[in-house]
Amino acid sequence: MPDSPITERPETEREDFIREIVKDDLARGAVSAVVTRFPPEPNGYLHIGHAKALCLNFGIARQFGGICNLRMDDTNPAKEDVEYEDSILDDVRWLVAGWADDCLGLKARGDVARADGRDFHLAAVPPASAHGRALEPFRASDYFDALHAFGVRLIESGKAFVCDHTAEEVDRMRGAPGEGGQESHYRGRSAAENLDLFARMRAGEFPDGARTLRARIDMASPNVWLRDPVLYRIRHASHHNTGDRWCIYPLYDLAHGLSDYIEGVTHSLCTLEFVSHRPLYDWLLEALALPRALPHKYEFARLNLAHTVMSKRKLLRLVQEGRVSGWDDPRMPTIRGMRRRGYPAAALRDFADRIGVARRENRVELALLEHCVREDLNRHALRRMAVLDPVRVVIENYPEGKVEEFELADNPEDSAVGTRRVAFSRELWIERDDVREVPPPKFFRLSPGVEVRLRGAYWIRCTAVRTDATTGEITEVRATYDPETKRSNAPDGRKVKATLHWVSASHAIDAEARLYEPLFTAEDPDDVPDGADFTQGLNPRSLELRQGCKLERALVDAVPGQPLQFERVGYFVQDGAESRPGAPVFLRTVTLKDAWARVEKRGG
RNA sequence: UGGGGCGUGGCCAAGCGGUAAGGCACGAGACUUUGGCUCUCGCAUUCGGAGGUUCGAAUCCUCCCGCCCCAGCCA
Repeated sequence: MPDSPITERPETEREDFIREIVKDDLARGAVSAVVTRFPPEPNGYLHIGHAKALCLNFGIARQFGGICNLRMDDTNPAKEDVEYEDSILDDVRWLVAGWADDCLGLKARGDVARADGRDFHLAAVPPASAHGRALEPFRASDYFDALHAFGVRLIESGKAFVCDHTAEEVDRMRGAPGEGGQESHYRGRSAAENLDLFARMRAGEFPDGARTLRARIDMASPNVWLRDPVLYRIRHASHHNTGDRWCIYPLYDLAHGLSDYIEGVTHSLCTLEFVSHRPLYDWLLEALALPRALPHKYEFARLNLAHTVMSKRKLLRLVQEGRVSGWDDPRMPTIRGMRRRGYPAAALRDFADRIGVARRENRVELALLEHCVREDLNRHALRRMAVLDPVRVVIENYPEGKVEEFELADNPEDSAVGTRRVAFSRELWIERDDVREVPPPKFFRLSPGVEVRLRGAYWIRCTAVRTDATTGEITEVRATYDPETKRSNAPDGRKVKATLHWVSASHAIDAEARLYEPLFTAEDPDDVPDGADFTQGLNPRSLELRQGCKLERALVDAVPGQPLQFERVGYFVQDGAESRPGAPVFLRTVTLKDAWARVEKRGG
């Protein structure tokens, strides 16, 4: 269509500065196949901030036909645990399922970095060529032999030395930003002496903290990470993967860059707080004069989400102090919490895509996340009727004992999904919120004299509202129905301004609903007055329990995890963890947008 | 006061010297058997500030201001 007046712009892939770099590296042949990695430390559960990093790394692998290795960054035996490894792998699989399964880089169970002459290498096993072998995540601890060999090599070339200073001395001698550091008294040791000492460190001759292996770089560097950083420390501790094989463990800077190298990572993406480590990352790689192509590190801004905290330390505190029920509490920003609450993986990916990737500090509004969740759920959730705060309505002219069944669509967005049958009778439950004895302006719902539609059934007109004499609370609504309006409009052309959801009283099932609000009242829970604790910003109303909710019969067949929309109320999931036979529990994933609530708010 | 990073609408975010994309939020309207969904329209004469270069600057230069990160044998 060259003569078309409008030139259709080709669908452009999302662009960010990192993808620009990758694209450029590919174009000029600097790399032939992209390898990224997602390297959580197994000392906590994944959260939405990890999801951003995961989507970036897997998204790039996917977009450029590469692979993204899942790697446990487990170099600190004191803090890590297998319990966390399992949950991380599970969450990663969940996030990637149906999207980037083929890009998930795992290794054959038991494999460690392979020595190849002086080089060490370990590549992902493509799922297709696993040949029935079990696969597992990469682990920095599987490179301990390689890392140790690299340490030895640094000593041999005079680029590392064993230091006997205590932790306090090292701290003091490092100097403050602005003033240079002081060289270790042991900096001048011969390679032979260093080798001997390092071997004895490894052999367990010295207690924890007695000596360290340090890089010999520059104590006068304005970048404190170049002031002879510690590479290895002594820790007589059992590691969840390597057991008691080691009593010296590498530190992040040594382990991370070399793990990247071992796995053949091309683009190593991490968050901004590590930019000052990049010179060290590059220094270590270059100091080793390695035979293969070196990885390159790039940094992006971590995600901050309004009304929640993201640091593992703080999330752990919420769990330990019982402020939430656990890591999978539906109010938690953890992947497990969000999964339990019914957030679809696709929505999380969409969210990650929409927030973008940049180097600017950011704090994303909850509204965007919720928008992504609603957009996905609107297409996939089964429609059901549920009355959360029931009030009885008696249809005076509907025969006692009569029951009709109406067939309602499971999802009006997608007629292929199917239908279900809903019983209708003389006494129904409707939402307390949908009735007012004295209607405020713009209130279209039920009040004396007003006619409304009952979804998928008849029109009813309110004849009276009975209230409790003392509290004034509505106890019962009386109404009449018009048989002519069965599943249709009124033949005489009357209009109705509202449609209400309802549940037949004699057919309803009882359930508990849990309604959630943000965990923290403040947008930035860390922004508390001097010295105060972030927990003081906790939202006392973050969880609301509703017992005695009335649900339509079809919900007895609800499957935990299946997305539901309680019409006019919100999206819900049945909770697999706490539902009991005959006593189901439903969690509110997210509310529906509510135009009336906005009108009400503005008016009052 | 050392080094590094960053400042584009309420929140994200494009923009890479040619005259401010897009999304969310918000507002107005249409449609509607969910006050949902969908659709339409509106929403930065201006890019932290001040100078300068240029025919032309958010983009280049200079100075200034503000915010964030770094002194773990954590990651």
